[in-house]
Amino acid sequence: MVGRPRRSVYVPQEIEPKWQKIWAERGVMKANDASPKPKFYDLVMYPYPSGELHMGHARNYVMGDALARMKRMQGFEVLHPFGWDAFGLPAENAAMKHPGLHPLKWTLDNIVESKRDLKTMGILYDWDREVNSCLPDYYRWTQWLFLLMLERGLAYRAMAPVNWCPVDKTVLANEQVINGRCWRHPDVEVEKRDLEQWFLKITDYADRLLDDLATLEHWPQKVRVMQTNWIGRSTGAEVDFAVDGAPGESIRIYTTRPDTLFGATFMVLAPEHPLVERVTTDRQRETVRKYVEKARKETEIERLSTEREKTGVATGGFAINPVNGEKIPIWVADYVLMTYGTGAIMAVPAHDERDFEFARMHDLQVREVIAPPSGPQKMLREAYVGPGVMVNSGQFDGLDAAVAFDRICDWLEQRGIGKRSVKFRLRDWLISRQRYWGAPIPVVYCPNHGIVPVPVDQLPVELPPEYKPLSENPAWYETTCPLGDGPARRETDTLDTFIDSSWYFLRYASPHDDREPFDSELANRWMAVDQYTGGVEHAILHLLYSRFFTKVLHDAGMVEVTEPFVRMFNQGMVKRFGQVMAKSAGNGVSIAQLAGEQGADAGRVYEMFIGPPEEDVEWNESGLNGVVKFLQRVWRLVLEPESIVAEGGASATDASALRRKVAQTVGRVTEHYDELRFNTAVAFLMELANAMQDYLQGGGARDAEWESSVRVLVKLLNPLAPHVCEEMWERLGEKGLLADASWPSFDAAAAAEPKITLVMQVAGRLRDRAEVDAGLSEAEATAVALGSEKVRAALNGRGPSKVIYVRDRLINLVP
RNA sequence: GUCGGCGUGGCGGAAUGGCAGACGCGCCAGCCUUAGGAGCUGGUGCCCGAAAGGGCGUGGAGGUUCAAAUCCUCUCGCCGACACCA
Repeated sequence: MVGRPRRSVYVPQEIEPKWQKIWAERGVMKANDASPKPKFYDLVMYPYPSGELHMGHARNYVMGDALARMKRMQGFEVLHPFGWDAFGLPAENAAMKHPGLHPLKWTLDNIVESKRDLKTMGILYDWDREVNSCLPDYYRWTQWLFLLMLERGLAYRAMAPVNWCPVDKTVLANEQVINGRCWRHPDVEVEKRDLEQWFLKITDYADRLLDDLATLEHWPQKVRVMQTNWIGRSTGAEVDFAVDGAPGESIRIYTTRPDTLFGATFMVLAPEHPLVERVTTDRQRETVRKYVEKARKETEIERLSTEREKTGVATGGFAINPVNGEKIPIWVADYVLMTYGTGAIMAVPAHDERDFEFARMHDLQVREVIAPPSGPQKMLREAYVGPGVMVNSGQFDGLDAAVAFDRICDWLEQRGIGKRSVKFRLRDWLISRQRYWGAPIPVVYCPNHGIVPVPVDQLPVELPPEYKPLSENPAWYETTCPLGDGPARRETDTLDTFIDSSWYFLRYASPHDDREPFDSELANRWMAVDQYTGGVEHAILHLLYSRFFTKVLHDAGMVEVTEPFVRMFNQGMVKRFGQVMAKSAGNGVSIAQLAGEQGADAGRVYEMFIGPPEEDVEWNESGLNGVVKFLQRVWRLVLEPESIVAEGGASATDASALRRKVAQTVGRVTEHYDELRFNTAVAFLMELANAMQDYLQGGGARDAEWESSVRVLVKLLNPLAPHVCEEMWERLGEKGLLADASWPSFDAAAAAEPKITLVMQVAGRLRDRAEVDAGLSEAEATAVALGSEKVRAALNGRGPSKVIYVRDRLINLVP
């Protein structure tokens, strides 16, 4: 095919800055609070401002942008905001490394760079709504929300053994400790320290946080399972065991298996349990004291290792099993945790793996009380935890264990020695951090009035300008009590940065409100977030905390929704040379360089085409070149169709076939964009471009229908490659921005195929195919199949005894 | 250890009960030529065959079904989460 001289060439470096400027000038992604259109809140997780961005960062932003652009074209009023999770340690680390560099300057400089790169990628946000969690006009309201928690009895101060990261020199929430190590330093073990700290009572909301997970049907199953396990609700009973020889003294235990009460052959207290001292006999005192001391010294890692053999010592004391009056020995062992349940257990070695192991090791009695369906066992080789029938259990013998569970609970409750109980693995959220670069906790300590909240009209409690620990800055922390004139001391701890991010999605509704954290009416207009996109690393921390905050704010009457995020999506990471793209790994593809070479549009389309959105993907240069070629081909089809000359040959020129292909592509691409399945959406667009090229090469006319097809192609590609599409739109002579054009509507009738390929099978094996009219009846299809020589040969004279016909797909003849 | 996900050509992947390998990369052959990292045409899972055609094929083994990459059971491998929570 001879190409005519090309009048125009696709030069992304020229058109991309041009359109970025125009979109900004015309405020394309500005959300109108008063719009009558249906709203669509499209949110990506606001990031820590790390400076220059690379294509590893870009993936979820492109997804969010593509969805926002399509939703706008579909007639939604789209809220697509952005902001910065700007408090945190990297800024302090940078400041420590470069004396004189203030965390604020470092942060603001990084924001400038990140923002520039986002714009280079053609990603549009309503920048008028930008939030920055480290600025006083934002953290003022973070502090206000802390005071709300305090007022509602959800914030409290307590002495507790807390997780201390020796590198960051601050405490950590339970959620920030992974395998006994700091979430930011996988090789640094967390230490236990006893400190007085602020907590939020997230456990008050444990039931609702768990129950409402069931309503989040558009969340990844994986995240829901992780949150369910993290909350960890269990149902059982608390039972009091009297201490032998100590009238009035009793040990309260928690068990999820009250049905095994008759099988309790010993008890175990956590080393920190307050009754350890009192039940220990003089003979055992020294042994127990040494054991408890050793347990205290051990790190979390050592204590929590399941590999380790179970250690423990006898106290010499005995307890009375309330169901049968038996005397059972009391042990101390560190496999029982003081922080869960009551810090004490009844041990039922026959039906609990851990108790079984411990009993084996210390030669303790094992008594079977649940017989498996196969009948009572002679010798237990391992704990039996399955269902069964009660044995050795007095009046409960013969009952199904599941029934006995309830009977025994009733029995305990009637006698006042026990009660049903629900426990959670979830602990309260420790929010104090011993850092500078965070929102100061807005309370003062007054010798006369104790803990005094800073009055809301005195917020924000601003950070002092000097970068040094708040606890070493008396000029800052020395203040006067708001309730009197006496001297008082400010709290010098700051709030966990996860507090900042637990409400930012509400701030976007009214980001400049200076009377309250957010305007309830506007928040109700925009909430809930219709699509929330971000990394799976926040599956527990950020998402659980945000759900908690939303419920508290709902209870306070500030917002209607009880769940913040309707649909959640976790995008996969971008790798290169086998490693996740990261500044530290030095394998990032620079956005500036990409835009200067292949163009931002090519980068956007490629990153969507590269693989399934939820999977990790490997960046690959030749794949990127394939996308560049695709964009050039579209350019030529749209703007230079006369350069594609008919060759005759095999290609079909059927205009109705092209019409159907266009209609089908509208349907498929729209659906796949909606489901964020961008990789397949790109494939469909490529198919359409191929079909359009075949049409021209086959001598198809460039008539009105062709012109309309071209415009559909440009519209469908626009969310992914907005610059080049906008340019083509203009060169096609269209008025107005493509960004504001309407999305093509799906015409099912136009997409319907009049002819289909009927697949003919004999006994489930493919034997022949035929082009037939769509909508054949079973009888007609059977006739077609029996008319096939190949089918008849396969049947070999055995008439079909059974016919399975799937309309417009296949017919299967079974001999 | 428990729970969850994944396993498909040379490569990225598509198909969620109905033609396995869409789309792209790569590769092979050819065309054109302004000689390019350009464009165009055709081919490209494996095996037998000159071809027509046939057989095999979605980590492995079994099962359900007229029909299985897809559902079920077992198993191997990789990845992720949780990990003494009574």
